[in-house]
Amino acid sequence: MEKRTGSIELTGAVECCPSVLAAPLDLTESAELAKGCSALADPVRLRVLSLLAAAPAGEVCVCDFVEPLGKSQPTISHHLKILSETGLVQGDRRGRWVWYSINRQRLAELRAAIGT
Amino acid sequence: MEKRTGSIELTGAVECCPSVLAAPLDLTESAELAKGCSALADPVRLRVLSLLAAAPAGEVCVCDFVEPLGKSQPTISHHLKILSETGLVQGDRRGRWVWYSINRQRLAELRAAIGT
DNA sequence: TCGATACATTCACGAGTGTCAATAGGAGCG
DNA sequence: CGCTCCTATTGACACTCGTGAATGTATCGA
Repeated sequence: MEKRTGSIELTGAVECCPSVLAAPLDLTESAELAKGCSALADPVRLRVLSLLAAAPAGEVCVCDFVEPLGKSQPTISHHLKILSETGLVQGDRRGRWVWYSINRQRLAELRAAIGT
Repeated sequence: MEKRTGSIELTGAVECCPSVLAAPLDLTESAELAKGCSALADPVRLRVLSLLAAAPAGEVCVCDFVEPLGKSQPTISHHLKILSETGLVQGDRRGRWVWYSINRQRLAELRAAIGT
């Protein structure tokens, strides 16, 4: 069958990050974006983000996730680590507690990569 | 099997989908959104979407995915089914071929749910 | 009707993921 | 120091997921 040789003209602004809708993603781009989406592909992690976004001070202590989410403390730590490694949240240790906050810019980057 | 429901007719632009940043997600909302993100959490599926978005006619035949993606035909069908069940793509059979197209509105809904 | 083509489904396997009990690491307090 | 509290890590388990060979289904041409 014929191969499509048509090149896509996107003589527009150069995006900061590759978008699904902009041009065909190569192996590296798709793998990276998939990793970002994987971080969002879990109910617990999504609720963690929404709790962080709704927190008055913009941050939530780890122990304050356990009861609302109904998961064990190690499980919460596990999810926070994944979100942290993806850059979606960051933790700040203050004494015995660790306060996590959301990284809205990183979230916006992911959102832009999906559609822009 | 069609999953697009629209069972609840919402007159007006009432909150089409809950956003992570709007209010704390409940169990149902987070599970549903996580499912949507899971559909995007794979390099092959992301490349399928980007190929569809870049296609001149807006649609791509199944057989035309196999070579550019470097995956077997059953694997491509598998991913297309997942994308289809999530409403992100739709297939149209014409003779022996099935042409898939992207559902940009569904993708926009997912994007909006991630960040408003 | 028969064979060829295009796509979907089944099946099995290896890899990855979410979960929690147990444990380790760190920080404050007596 | 010894103790307690909070968080992170480890280990083990069940479960899901991506993959392709083999097979089934559907359509078209001869």
